[in-house]
Amino acid sequence: MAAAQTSPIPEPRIPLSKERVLKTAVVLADQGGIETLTMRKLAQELGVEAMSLYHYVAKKDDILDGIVELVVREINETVSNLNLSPGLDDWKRAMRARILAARQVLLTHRWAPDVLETRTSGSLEVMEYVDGLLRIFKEGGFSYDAAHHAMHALGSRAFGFAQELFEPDGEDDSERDPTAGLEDMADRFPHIVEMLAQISHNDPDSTLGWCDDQTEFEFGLDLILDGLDRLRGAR
Amino acid sequence: MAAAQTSPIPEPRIPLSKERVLKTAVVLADQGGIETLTMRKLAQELGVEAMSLYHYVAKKDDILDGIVELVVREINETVSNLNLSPGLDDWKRAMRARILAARQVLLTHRWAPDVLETRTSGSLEVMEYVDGLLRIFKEGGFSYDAAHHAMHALGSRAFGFAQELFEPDGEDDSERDPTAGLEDMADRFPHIVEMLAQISHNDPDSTLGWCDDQTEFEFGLDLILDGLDRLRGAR
DNA sequence: ACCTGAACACCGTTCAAGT
DNA sequence: ACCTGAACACCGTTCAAGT
Repeated sequence: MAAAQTSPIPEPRIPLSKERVLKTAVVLADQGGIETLTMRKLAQELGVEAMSLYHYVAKKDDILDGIVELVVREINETVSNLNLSPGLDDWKRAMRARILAARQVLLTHRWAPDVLETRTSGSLEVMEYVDGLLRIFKEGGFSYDAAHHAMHALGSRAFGFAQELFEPDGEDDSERDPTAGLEDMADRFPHIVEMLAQISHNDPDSTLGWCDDQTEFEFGLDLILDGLDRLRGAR
Repeated sequence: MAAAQTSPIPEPRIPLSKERVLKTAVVLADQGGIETLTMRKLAQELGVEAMSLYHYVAKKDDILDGIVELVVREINETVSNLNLSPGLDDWKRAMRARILAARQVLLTHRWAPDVLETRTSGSLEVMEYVDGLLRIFKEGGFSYDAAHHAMHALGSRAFGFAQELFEPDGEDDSERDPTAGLEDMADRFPHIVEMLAQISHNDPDSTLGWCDDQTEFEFGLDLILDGLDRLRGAR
């Protein structure tokens, strides 16, 4: 028993490393959201004191950079398996497939869009992803100048997400009538009330629970891609 | 002198009010960015202790809600002066003018887009703005169903801003060569390097310093509006 | 080289107390 | 009714110290 104290069950003391820190951070953010990712909680999850983390990272911002990098790497690995060789005429299909694949990855890391938006610097993984998009544009017949405008037009949609104006309700839809309390507002917001009355936001599969749903995302994406395709032809 | 102590120079003790708190918060955010807006700093600016604020506001989040509301009200006042009566055929011009006017207001409150995105609830001012957009769509010949899709496609662009993938450099452009250090990356990111080489990001008026510049914003906006106009015709 | 404990300078917020 | 002081429960981070 005393011996057990000095050479006990190995106590799987995996050494800390930047990679282990970052991967744990991703798991934590996936589980509890990015706001629950604190240096103290992260350290605790790793069985260590908060200050130990500063041996692998200079500041918390480095961790945010790092976890975004991990996610974008995951995106890059995913899209590299798509094996698309875009010809002149199906650049749109290739672009669409790439962006929707990126979106699927982001849907497993719901904090990622918000954090990605706060990272000003283009990391290596981000550059690699963008380079792949540019390749599709170029092989699709776009000039680099046109491709540049196109990237701006896509904005965050290039990564598979779009900022919505309203959140997707959050609470149980079952409990809430979308038109509740709007009768009294009918004179102030007649068009909103009328729109809600007509469509009632009732697509049965509109419960992705993220900031936009798949159908609307694809609608906006196709609108932009079609527009770009038309510009390409005009040149 | 002793009298001056008991009934001194009026000491313009403007009473606190929710409106004064919010307006001061906007000024503070305009000056130092949203991250410098703390309850303690805001109270200090008002010549009061931090805890006094909780008589006008239940939590800091209410302040964020409130200052967004003030900004969107400013937008609504601005666009209501546009005096557009969109006909069937220039709905696009009306929409464009409205959105670009909103953008001008947001450019004076650079923190606003980020905060706006975090507000999940559609406030009254936001609803009023959206209702105005829906009116333009409707009078332009869109069904409410089409207008609903259109709003999703616009996303944050409806308010005049778009999330960019990279920040606009930040530092002095004069000190930085956009192609610096990219020669060694030419094999890893050939398309990015080539694109930068060709366009060098050198539009002389691309220094708006916000998350996107005016030309690119309008390009993306027109792309979407043109696409929507085409859909409208197809219906 | 790697990890820690105590401390600092901040947060938002609660609570009981002052006028 | 309005404002305050002290305190609490958190942050990220510095620093000197342990092994």
